[in-house]
Amino acid sequence: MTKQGNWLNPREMKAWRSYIIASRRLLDALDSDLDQHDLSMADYEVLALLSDAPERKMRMSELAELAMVSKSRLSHRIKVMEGVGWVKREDCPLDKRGYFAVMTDKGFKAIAKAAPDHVESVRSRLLDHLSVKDQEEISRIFDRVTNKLRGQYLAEDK
Amino acid sequence: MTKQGNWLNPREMKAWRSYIIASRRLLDALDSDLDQHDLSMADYEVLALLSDAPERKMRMSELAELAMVSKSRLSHRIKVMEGVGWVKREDCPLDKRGYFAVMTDKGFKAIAKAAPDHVESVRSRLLDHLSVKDQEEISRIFDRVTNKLRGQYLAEDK
DNA sequence: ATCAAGTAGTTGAAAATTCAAGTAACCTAG
DNA sequence: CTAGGTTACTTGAATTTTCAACTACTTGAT
Repeated sequence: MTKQGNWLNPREMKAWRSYIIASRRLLDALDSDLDQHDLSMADYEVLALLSDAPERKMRMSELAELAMVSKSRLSHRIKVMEGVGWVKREDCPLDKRGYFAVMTDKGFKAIAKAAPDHVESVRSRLLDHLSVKDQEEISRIFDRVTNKLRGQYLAEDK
Repeated sequence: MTKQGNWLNPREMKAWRSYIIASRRLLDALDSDLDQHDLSMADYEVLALLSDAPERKMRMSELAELAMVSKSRLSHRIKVMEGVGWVKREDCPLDKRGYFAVMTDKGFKAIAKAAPDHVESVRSRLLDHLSVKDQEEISRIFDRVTNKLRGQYLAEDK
C-alpha cells in the first residue's frame, strides 16, 4: 500500500495547498455564519435531511449515513436537538431495534429560518466566485474524487 | 448582509454538493490514513511547519496562525505533544510573554516517518485522480476563493 | 515615568467528538 | 426452534475542541 519516495512536484503541491487552505477557511466561515442560528454545518445538514424526508422523519442509521456522521455522534447530537425541541425520537414498529428521528414544527421553523442565510453564505463565500465553467469543473472533478474514494473504501475492507 | 430569496439553481447545487461531499470523505480518509502514525491532519500540519522552520522552532502565535488553529487549541495540542516528547517549549528572550515551540529529534523522526505515507495518501486519495489541467484549475479556483475569503474577513471586522 | 490598551500565551471548565462496550432485536443455517 | 452472528442504536468515559477568563509582558501616548 505504500509505494514511496514520490514527493509532490510543485504543481501538485500547489493544487493540494490551494485546495486545503481554501477549504479550511471556507468551512470555518460557513460555520461561523451559522452561529447566529445556533447551528453547526453538521447539525444543519442533519436538519436539512430530515426536513426533506417524507413525514420529516428518518431512521437513525439512514440519517447518520446520509449526513456522513457516526451513529454515536448522531445519537449524541439528536439528544441535544431533542433537548432544544427540534426533533423527537419515535420507535420503529417494523424493527424494534430501530428509531426514527422526527423533526418537530419547532425544528422545521428553525431550519426554515436558517436556510436562506446559509444559502446566501454559500453563495457569498464560494459560488459567487465561480464562473459557470468553474462550477462544472468542480462538479466533474469532485464527483470523480468521491467515486474513487468510495471504490477505495470498499476495496480496503468491509 | 442578507440578500435573500435566492435559492441555488441546479448547477450551483450540484457544484456545492459535489465539493462538500468529496471534501468530507477526502479529509476523513486522509485522517484515518494518519492514524497508524498517531497523528491527525491538524497535528501533522503543526509538526510539518515546525520541521520546516529554522532551527525547527517557531513562536506559538506564528505557528497557530500558519496552522490555522486557535492559540488555545495549539496550546493544548502542544502540551500533549510535549508529553509524547515531540516538542519542547522554550521561552523567548526578546519578548518575555512569548514562547517557542521547538521540535525534538524524536518529533522530527516521527514526522519524517509519517510524511511519505501522508504524501502517498494525498496522492492516492486525490492527486492521482486529477489531470494536470485539473490541478491547475483547482489552484486557480481555490486561490481565488481564499483571496475573497480573506477580503471578507478583513472587511467584516478586525 | 506612568498608565491604558493591546499582545502572547495559558488555563480550566464546558461542549463536542470519538472510542469501546453494552443491550436488544433480527436473521439464518442447521 | 435455537445458537451464533449481525444490525441498530445508546451509553459513559476518554479525548479533543471551544470558550471565556486570566496573567504577564509590551507598547504607545501623555
